[in-house]
Amino acid sequence: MTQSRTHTCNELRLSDAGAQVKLSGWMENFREVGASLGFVVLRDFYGTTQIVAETEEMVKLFREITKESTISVEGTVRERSAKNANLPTGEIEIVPEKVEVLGRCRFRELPFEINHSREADETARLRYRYLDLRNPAVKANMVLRSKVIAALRQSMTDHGFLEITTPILTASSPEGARDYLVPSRKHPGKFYALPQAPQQFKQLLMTAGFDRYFQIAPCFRDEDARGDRSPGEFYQLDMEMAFATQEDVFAVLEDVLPPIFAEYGLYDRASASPFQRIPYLEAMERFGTDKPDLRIDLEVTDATEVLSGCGFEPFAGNTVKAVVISDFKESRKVIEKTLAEVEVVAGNKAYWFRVDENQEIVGGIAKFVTPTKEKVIEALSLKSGDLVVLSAGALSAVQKTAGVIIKTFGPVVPGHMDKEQYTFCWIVDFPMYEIGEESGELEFCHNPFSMPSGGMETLLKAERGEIDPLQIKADQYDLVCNGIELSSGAVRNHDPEIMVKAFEMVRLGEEDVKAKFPAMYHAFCYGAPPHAGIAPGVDRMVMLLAGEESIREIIPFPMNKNAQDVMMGAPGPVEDKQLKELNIAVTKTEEEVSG
RNA sequence: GGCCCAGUGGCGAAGUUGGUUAUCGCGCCGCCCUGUCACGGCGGAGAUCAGGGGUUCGAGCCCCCUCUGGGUCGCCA
Repeated sequence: MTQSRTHTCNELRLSDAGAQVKLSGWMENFREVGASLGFVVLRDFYGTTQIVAETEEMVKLFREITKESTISVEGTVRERSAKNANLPTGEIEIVPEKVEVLGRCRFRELPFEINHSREADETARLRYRYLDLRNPAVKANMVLRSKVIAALRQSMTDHGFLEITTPILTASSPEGARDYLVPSRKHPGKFYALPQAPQQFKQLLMTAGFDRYFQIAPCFRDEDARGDRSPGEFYQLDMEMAFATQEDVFAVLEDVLPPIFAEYGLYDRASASPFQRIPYLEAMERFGTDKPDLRIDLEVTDATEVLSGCGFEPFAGNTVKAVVISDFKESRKVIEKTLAEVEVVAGNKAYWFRVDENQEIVGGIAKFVTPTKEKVIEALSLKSGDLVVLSAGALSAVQKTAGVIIKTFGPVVPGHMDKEQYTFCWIVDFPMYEIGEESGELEFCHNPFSMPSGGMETLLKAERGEIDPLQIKADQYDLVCNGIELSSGAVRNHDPEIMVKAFEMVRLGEEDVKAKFPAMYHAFCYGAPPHAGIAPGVDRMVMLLAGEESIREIIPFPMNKNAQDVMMGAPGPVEDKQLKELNIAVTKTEEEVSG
């Protein structure tokens, strides 16, 4: 037989019994049952098939082959005398006639066991990622990722969007994250930058007359990693629409995402269109965060009036927020443990008391609350069985802590979280400006590309002192799913005059706009359409769908937390010759100098 | 950069108030086993207990420093 295989390892069934076949794959295991009986598990991308060795010679032959070598087996399909209902191919086995080793595994012991690689040391997994990926459970996430990306691409195309690629080598952008820079050989002292996002290109495409653009876009940001944030590079489903409003963008994603989440996700329920729209300030007030997990039914109640003067020292003169958790039946130990978690994550103390079956305030800070019991019960609408968790301090810190309380207690207390679903919401009406923490002056809150709500009129009112600049909203929105921020988007500011005015609010002007965004500013002077867009993170979506806690589980070749590829050795040293060509001074490390 | 957690044969873990030869499972090697499928049985090899310093009669365990990894805050228009 000259073919390398006639079937995959997940293909043969009882009906194939008697057929002459050739299979190729990795020798996963050899179970030796006697001097002349043994069973090989042959694995390929598709599944596994059992090979039976029933002569002394055959047993000896397989015994010599190291596990994880690739082999091909020619033989006859036969019905098993002992079937395995757990395997799709469990009714048959192959009686081999010819066995060939295709790629010998040179090691008797592997860095980890393939089928248990997820339990192994992560550095070892990343260093031997090609072995880690042999694990069907690891591989499954890559298959999922591929399917989700294909589905997104198909759906966007079906919605009339055109996929257009934009440059990877481009100019450094002055705002936002740290850029990855690439030196230029032909222009000494000058640098390309890898795009943090195709933001400006997609807006230029709108100006050029493309109506609906999208791209599975690689984005590069030199910022520190998180569990849900890969260092260095990630992918966005980047999209932009001409002559579009906020609602037009919402309508597209409300149509594209839920079916894909329901089909490919861990849970088969996903929010239907329209998603809840929650103004930013309301989200902060009700959920203590701008990325609420709507699967949790807990909300924040203000308790400043009834509790700031209760005599409990940390409350004195501070804002106090309460999260009331009804039907709380867990032990005090659970409260203390969960509270400790809250304090670690929020970096802020949290306090508690509960209402017992006799409507008495007990536990935690009860003795400070009891004197004004009736007032507190009324203000917080308390009833028997309620646990009240509190935070105190300055407004923003208190809100944040309350948000962490909701997120931490929600999954722990039975009955307050309907976990198995995807809940989407839009956070809208973000403030356009804020007072910078360092500067103490007015600054852009998010990005300067967004259209101020109400356009020029609003900015002029602020300029005339008729409204507080901090009250100005931007036509900007976040898409949140299960407490994870999937994306920011906005109706863009396509008007050069409004752009300049928006910059003047933060003490900048036309020259700054031109300097920072020369192409966009000039392009908009040639007739730009109003446009809006968004860019949901592909990696985060796949993470949600796979139910993974770490973003590295859904990236084929991830870097570690320190932005290193331990398999390829990146970043790595380069030849002096390369540096000279790039007009970069050759410097020696201390080690090289002293050594 | 701050804070928290972890590092013990190839892999995953245990290791008591500090006390003799560091324990268990997987894997590896050898022998046995004719229907296994997490095969089983018997035996064996394999460890500078991350590194350095200190306390002590004695350190895997206590203290200090360093390194590595993970989480988190900062950061991420």
